[in-house]
Amino acid sequence: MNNHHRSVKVLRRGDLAKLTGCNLETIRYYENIGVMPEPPRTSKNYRAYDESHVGRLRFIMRARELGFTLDEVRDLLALVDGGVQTCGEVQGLANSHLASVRAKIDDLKRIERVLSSTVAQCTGDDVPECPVIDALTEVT
Amino acid sequence: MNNHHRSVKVLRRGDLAKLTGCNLETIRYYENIGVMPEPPRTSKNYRAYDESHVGRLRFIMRARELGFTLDEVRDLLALVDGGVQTCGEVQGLANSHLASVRAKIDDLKRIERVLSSTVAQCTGDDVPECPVIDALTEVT
DNA sequence: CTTGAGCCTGTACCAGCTACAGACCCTAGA
DNA sequence: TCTAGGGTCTGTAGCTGGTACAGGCTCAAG
Repeated sequence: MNNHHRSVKVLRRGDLAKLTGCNLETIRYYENIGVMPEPPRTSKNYRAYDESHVGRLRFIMRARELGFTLDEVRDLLALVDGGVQTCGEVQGLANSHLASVRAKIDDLKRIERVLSSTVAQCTGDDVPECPVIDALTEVT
Repeated sequence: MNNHHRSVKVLRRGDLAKLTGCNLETIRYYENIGVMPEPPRTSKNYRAYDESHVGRLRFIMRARELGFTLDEVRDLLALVDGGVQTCGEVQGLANSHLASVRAKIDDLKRIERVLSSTVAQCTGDDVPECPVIDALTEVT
């Protein structure tokens, strides 16, 4: 029992993965592309993480869940790391992301409309005539 | 004027691209992955397309516009090429695709809800406190 | 002392393209 | 006739956001 100083405990990559639910390899990937910092290493070259890395990774994962691209995540982190980020700046990033999310929803809704109205015309029978195929082969 | 027989005219890759609006390189890509057939070649090894290739490529592009993956496109083409496809089979593919489109819409709508309600709480001011950052750093 | 688990690195793979290098080929203009 | 410019050919690399695996260390338990 050599870590009687509570603060000495380090986390290895697998620990970080388990704590956050992140895939093991993804952690290394995030380090490679520069959204996770390079952690200190043990004498045996193992990555030595601490609580701050847990927070960082959770931040990244939440942002990803909200559909932010890794580029956008980088921007958010740059603001946070700068220490002087303002609500206005963050709001700007979030709003432009929101716009692209809405654009994607609109695209998919358009697809959904076309597709569902076409499929609705299908007889579903064992016949070769099919409104879906007709729509795809249309000689407009 | 040696193609007085109207049917002799062939299309080169660039012609096909222009006629369909497809990117030049994408045509070759579609051939490589087997959704476009390998066309005959001229004596100088140029791809020689005809009207049937235009139809095929348009079919693929329409299916892609409707969000079908290239794997799904392959399935659709296999049915069509089989010559004996039935409306029921096509309907099956279209319906399962429709389900995945709807799932994506739901995902994005969930993201949109969270994001817009969070951003709505922003003051947008020059202050460091920001509800978006709070949501991302939450210590739940 | 061995065996298994964990970690390290680099690399390849997925979709769905896009783009570029380095060879050819062909046509129009000077 | 020469040349400049387009087109085409091939293979290959790049993009995003990961995932996975090989081959080599290290470490702890049995």
